[in-house]
Amino acid sequence: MLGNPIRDRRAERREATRAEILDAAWEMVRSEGLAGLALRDLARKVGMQAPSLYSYFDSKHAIYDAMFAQGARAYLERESLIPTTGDALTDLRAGLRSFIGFCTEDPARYQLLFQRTIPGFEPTPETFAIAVAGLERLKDRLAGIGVTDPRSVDLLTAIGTGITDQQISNDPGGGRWSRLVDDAAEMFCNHMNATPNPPRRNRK
Amino acid sequence: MLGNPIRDRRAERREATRAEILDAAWEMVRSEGLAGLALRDLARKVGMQAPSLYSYFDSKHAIYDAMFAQGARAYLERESLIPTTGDALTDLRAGLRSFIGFCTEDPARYQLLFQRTIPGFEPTPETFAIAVAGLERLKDRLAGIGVTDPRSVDLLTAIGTGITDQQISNDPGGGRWSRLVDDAAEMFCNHMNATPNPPRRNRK
DNA sequence: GTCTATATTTGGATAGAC
DNA sequence: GTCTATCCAAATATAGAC
Repeated sequence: MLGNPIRDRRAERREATRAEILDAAWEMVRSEGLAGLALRDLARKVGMQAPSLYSYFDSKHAIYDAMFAQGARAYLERESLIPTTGDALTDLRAGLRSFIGFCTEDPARYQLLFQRTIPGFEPTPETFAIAVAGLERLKDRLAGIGVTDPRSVDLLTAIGTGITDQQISNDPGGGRWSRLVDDAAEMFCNHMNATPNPPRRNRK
Repeated sequence: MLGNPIRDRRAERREATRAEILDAAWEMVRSEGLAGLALRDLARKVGMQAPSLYSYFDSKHAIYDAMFAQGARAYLERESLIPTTGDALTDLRAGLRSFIGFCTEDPARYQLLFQRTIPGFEPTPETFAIAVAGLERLKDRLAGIGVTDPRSVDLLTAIGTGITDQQISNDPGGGRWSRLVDDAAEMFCNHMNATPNPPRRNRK
């Protein structure tokens, strides 16, 4: 396989420029906050005038959408890199650690993917599907460890986002909450073992 | 005590108008989102033109600040209403329930108080002190139950905000996560009992 | 204290020449 | 595809009359 004899160089260049714009946009939201993304400044950053951006994206929301897709793909990839051993505690730890690491290493991305903070923005269905696939994979992984009760899944996601949230908003760049990851995994694991799968009512 | 013989009716009226403005502002942020507060609309809502607001507040941030103060006072009050029995599990449940209820019953207030989402806004020191007092009271209450290890306190706040966050952003108005409150309290309580106070290193 | 009028800024988006 | 020029809208804030 030698590649197509005729490459669409124009499309390639266009794609490269789109990527460059998105990279610059990520830089901006990381330093200015998600809402602080201004097309003028973004254009300047890649050596253009603002209207030129419209050759590459239909609107500002289209840029957010493309960023969302990149973020969701990154999550999907990260999720599939999590090692599994079959031991519940070990795997829970690894999973939580991965999730919290992914979120705290780029708070702007976390905000874009997991919180609803941009006024009129919602990802397109195609883009959102990527995120759904990521959560699906998470659920599968949990099921492999024996976490099948939806309530337990919900509790675990709450723990993950809770640590993440506190870390980001009260100790940005630090590790005060991230460090609790192993404790949290252990706590959740014990809880799981104490309350077997089909959730019983009236347990005291 | 018959009250001051000379009341400052002018100051009273002014204070009443300020309160009216703040009430209207709360209504707006609840329906439009925190960032959606527009002075024009706010003024209309209380039967004024926008510039007239400046007779009552120096700036938009001053309005946010006053709202923050109200929210923090409400939290403080709520915190002191939490019944304590001395039984750790019972009291943890009540506390978590109260916190999550407080947050989910008014997501805009939660966003204002506990997340940093308004671009340039930070509460003034005097206002922030109210919030600090609330958290101080929370810490005292936990200490009364035996939760003194700072890591445990952090873990517990993470659980509380995690449930809150998931509830607000993924099931607004519902109870999918709020309902996990008792489970969470039990889980945390067991964890606490399993790991006595001075946190041991190298526990497996 | 409230109004009208206006300044100022900012940002997204479009038209049309080149 | 990129630019200049421009439009339009929204929003905070100020000046000054009444």
